[in-house]
Amino acid sequence: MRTILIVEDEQPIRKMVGLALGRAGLELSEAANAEQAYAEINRKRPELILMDWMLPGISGLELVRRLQRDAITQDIPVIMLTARNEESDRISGFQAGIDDYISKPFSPAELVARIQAVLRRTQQPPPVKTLEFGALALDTVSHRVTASGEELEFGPTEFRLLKFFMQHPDRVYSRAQLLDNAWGRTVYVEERTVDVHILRLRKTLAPHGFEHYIQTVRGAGYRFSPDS
Amino acid sequence: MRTILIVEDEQPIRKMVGLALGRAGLELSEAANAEQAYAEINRKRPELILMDWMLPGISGLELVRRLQRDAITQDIPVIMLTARNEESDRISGFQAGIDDYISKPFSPAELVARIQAVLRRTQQPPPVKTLEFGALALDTVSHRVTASGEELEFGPTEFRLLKFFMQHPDRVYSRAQLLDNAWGRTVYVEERTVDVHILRLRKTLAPHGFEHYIQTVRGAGYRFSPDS
DNA sequence: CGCGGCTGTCACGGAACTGACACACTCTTG
DNA sequence: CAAGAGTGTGTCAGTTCCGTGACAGCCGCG
Repeated sequence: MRTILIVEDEQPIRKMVGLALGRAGLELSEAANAEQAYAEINRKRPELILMDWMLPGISGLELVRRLQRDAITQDIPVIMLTARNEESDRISGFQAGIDDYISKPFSPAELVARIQAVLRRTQQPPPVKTLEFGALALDTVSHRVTASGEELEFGPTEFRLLKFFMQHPDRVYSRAQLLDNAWGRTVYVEERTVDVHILRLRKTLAPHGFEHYIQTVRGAGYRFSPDS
Repeated sequence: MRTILIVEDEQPIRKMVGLALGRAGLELSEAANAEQAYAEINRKRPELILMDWMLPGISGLELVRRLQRDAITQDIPVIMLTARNEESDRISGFQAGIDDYISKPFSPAELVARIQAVLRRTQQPPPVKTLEFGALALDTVSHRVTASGEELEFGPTEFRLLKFFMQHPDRVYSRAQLLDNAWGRTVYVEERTVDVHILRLRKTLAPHGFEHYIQTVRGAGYRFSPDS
């Protein structure tokens, strides 16, 4: 069954949403704050998150930004729930990468319709999401990396690492940050392991002239930058 | 022309709705009670039903429940018309499976907008009858798969799996997604079962040179892609 | 009731991937 | 230039992941 996570501090709203989703054949997972949200995400792997704008502690918007930074969670679509209808809020929400936006109060039907619309859009025939830098292209949908059309082979970890780099070009990341984002924050592995995977990436990229795309910043970490 | 059925005992309202729909290029079919509603459904096969809450005899809500039980009518979307805005009514309506809800009085423009919104999200694009990739062709109507004219034999599950793949080429699907889409969300089977069916698909496809059409993406799932 | 097709599960073995380590090399600092 | 910190690289064992054959349950059919 498809699981939807709601992050919302008001229990009555969670209950109402639970009823509406149940009728549509969707399971609801509930969290009242950011900490519970992380726990539920790990436990249930929800396919979509309903995020309240106002939360005690870390705000919903800030939580969305953090989820977007993490490779494990960034592919989960988010619908924002908000009491206010201010244009400025909408904009910062969309900038943070949310997929839709519902202002309270909303009807159960609207909620379900929007959820299903977002699910359709994000998992069935979504626009091909391709990251391109020069002749190097990474397609997140087909899990393919091509150099001038020729396919390059990567292992799962290398793929996640390269994907993360291509999503955040021109920025230096420490080994710890790369572990957080391409490995997930749960596991502990040696920081030097990152070096090894960087090496493997470079090895595969080198024959196609992308050798210098991943640069070492001594004492700081690594940077993906096709322009230097 | 698209036909909308209104089930409503007050003639003036039917007339007003008929005018509004006419301007929007929609045909109106009218029924004043449950019996007439069944007759009109059989005669006109409406694409959507506007159902008044209060009807003489069988109530609108009860009628919706009965329509939902019947395989012929359960796919027709329903919009409820109701005089009062009571939350309890809304909930039992949504539980019965209605798609939207309009409280009287409503403006013709709102009515048309909601009808079109419901039609948009319930009406799927006409399904493609034959899926073809090179010499491999799958006919969804006759349930046949041919390779250069020669027929290939598949079991029901394998057929659904192959059909899903051919409907969504060049995309990686996890075992869970494949189970959702080719098995349905209700049953629980082991994820590894997918592997076995992939194997069986490949076995049947291999003698005709389509061996590589289904690719393993380690750590992610499988991909149907005739081009690599 | 026996038969054959279809399906889901399991166990086994092999292949691919990963993380760790050792050592070589480079750069910085004083 | 020497020392030490930081990084590149080859290698390898453990682990995970996947392909595959075997098999038992189910169901429709004669």
